[in-house]
Amino acid sequence: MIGRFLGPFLRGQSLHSPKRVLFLDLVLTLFRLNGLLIAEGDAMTKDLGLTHARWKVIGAIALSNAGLTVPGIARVLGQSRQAVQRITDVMVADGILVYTDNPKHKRSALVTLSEQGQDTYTLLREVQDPWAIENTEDIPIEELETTLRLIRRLIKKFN
Amino acid sequence: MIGRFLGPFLRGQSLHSPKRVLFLDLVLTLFRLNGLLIAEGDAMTKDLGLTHARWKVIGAIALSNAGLTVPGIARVLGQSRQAVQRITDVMVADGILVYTDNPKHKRSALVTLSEQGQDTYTLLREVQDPWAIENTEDIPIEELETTLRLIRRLIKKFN
DNA sequence: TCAATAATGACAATATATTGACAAATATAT
DNA sequence: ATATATTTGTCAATATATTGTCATTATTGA
Repeated sequence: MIGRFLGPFLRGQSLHSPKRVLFLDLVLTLFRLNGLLIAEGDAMTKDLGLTHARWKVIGAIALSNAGLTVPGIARVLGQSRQAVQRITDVMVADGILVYTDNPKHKRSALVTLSEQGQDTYTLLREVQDPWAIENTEDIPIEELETTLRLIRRLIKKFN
Repeated sequence: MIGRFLGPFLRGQSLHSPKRVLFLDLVLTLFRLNGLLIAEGDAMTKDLGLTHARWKVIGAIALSNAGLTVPGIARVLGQSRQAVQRITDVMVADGILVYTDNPKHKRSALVTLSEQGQDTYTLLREVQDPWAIENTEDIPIEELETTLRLIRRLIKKFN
């Protein structure tokens, strides 16, 4: 019954395909790491007055070469644009972010760091950099590259 | 100034350590994949009346050998126990889950699938398995293993 | 053993995120 | 060019998650 249902999809692989189990395990494990990373970041930025909703936005902007719009940030973070809009509005009101003219779009502004925002980012880097270095000390660079490549590959599938 | 601050942590690595950049990039990319995976799961289970808060719990229970308590599920999912408690209470009320006696703890019950819950899990598997197989078709098993191992290693650091 | 520490259920307040809808701006295809 | 589809800002309703607190149960260490 199940076998007949799955038939067209299997292409010769069995339900007990080790890749299937590995992949589902990986997904669950990713959920867990996601939560732990958020907790790490929140602990790390507690003194900076940041929450994960905030340092995620700052991080996304900082890592982008070209400017980012609100929906652009949402795509980078895998969130709804409305959620990002909410937090960027608050951060603009708080003076951390600035909406700047977007030559490519009349309504959709580019979100950039204000001077205060850049100061905050500097402080963020001062805790984030040692954290990143510390936690990759014992991990071969090849493994980091393989992992990042795989994650990107999955993202491309789900986009 | 920054250099002096970071000094004790650097252990000979520079701020432009490729591993540092790789890692921070990986973290942001993981956030994105997390969101996309939730969207995938929600689309996949739309007809089953499940939400991501629900199928995550079902998945965590299904993948555990021994039984899981509410805080145990929360740890697996990287969430607060209160968030899991909320959704399991609802799912018990809906007849999908059952709280069963925990020989190891007087108050903290084991969360298990009811008969209806097992039926739901069967339906979940019928969409999840082909999805998992389909999305790993072109990915070498070695890369999946390397990635899972790295993710687990990071989880251990942040636990 | 038993005192100190940690884990758990329960409840409340708050923060964050999703979903749906609509009009305006943009991009695409023909 | 122009009709069609997609993207975007905005607003509202709802779902989900975190944080804090307290009493109770379990675990740990001396």
